[in-house]
Amino acid sequence: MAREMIRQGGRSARIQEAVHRATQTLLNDVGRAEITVPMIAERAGVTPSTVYRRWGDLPQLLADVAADRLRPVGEPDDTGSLAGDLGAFVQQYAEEMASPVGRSLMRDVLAETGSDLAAARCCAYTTDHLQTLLRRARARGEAGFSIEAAIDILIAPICYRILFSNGDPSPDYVQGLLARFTRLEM
Amino acid sequence: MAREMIRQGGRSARIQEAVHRATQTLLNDVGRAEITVPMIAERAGVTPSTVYRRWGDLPQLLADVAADRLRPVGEPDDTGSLAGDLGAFVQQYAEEMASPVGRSLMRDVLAETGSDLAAARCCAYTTDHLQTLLRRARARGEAGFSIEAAIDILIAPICYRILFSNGDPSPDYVQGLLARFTRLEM
DNA sequence: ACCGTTAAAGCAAAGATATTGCATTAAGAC
DNA sequence: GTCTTAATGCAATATCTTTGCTTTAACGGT
Repeated sequence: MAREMIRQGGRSARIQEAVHRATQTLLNDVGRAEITVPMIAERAGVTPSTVYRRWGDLPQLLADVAADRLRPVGEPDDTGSLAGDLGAFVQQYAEEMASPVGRSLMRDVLAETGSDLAAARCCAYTTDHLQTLLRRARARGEAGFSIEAAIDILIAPICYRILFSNGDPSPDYVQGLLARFTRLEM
Repeated sequence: MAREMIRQGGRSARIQEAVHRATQTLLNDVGRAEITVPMIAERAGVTPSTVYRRWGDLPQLLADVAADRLRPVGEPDDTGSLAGDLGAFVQQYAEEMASPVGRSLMRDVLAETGSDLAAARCCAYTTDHLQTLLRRARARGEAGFSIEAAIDILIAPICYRILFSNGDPSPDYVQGLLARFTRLEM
């Protein structure tokens, strides 16, 4: 066996799981600002050096965990029409991202400095969801839409407002985005 | 004198200046990943505890410095027409933000955890610039535009792509955004 | 099922960073 | 000028991070 290889099963996976769980628990219990690597390591039952070697530092670990938590649990709701699906999905997206937890996850994901690119993972989740909606619409015989345009017109403004201007995107505001998207693309 | 008051002149300002300068120098010299508070303190000629007390921690200091650096140096170029002004401004904005330095500054600004809200400052700079363009357009007798819409349609997608999908917004892509904005708002 | 190889984890010491109480300095008000 | 006190300096302490070495346990081959 000449090449390096990455072990995946067994202990390695158990430890990753334990560290992720410990991090999430602590995020709830003590709050993000107070968390430290030794804390997480202790609760996960590993030594700090293991965490440092696998994740590098706290921000990278938080980014990894946050990206995981932003992974959607299931498919977006099926409301029977593309307009309904999009509205439901985008409103829920806005609500989740604007919540304190959502904001925190977003910031953690973006703080990533390494090359793992937690942010890209999150972006992919969103694209996947939109693709699901598009597939459904086509199956129903409805007209499609451009996923790129949906990200530009619907998703990006929501994220920008949450991240930069620190306000909540109100349901009305999101409704306005949806109206604009409909006007442009459908 | 009963109330607390914040000192602004003299030594306090000198130290803030020195720390900011030291941070920027080090960002250029050794790179963001290697910077530490003691390093900055030494180069600024202050003790680390001063930095910790004033800024809290490294991320907050970096956010403060980054927000400062994102402050525009002057007014946006005047090309003689609103379409030209907007095009020039947005293209330049995209280019600056997509550069390695721009990305880094953006991330630092967003990492802010405290209540100073460096991100909001940056957002305000952008709004100010757009307001300048709007004022000029009106002075010329041109039709105006909605600043909110400009942020949603032009600025937000650029930021989203830089932050999340890690690609450069190409000039063509930005041109597309501008075309969409024109179609919608003008 | 056992053995050899080696990636990954544990351990512990050394190094670096962060925090804090107390002394000192210098802005601002009078 | 003098008083008050916010802000800094200093230094000891606590905490976190890094690193060399040892030990454990996946994985492949037999």
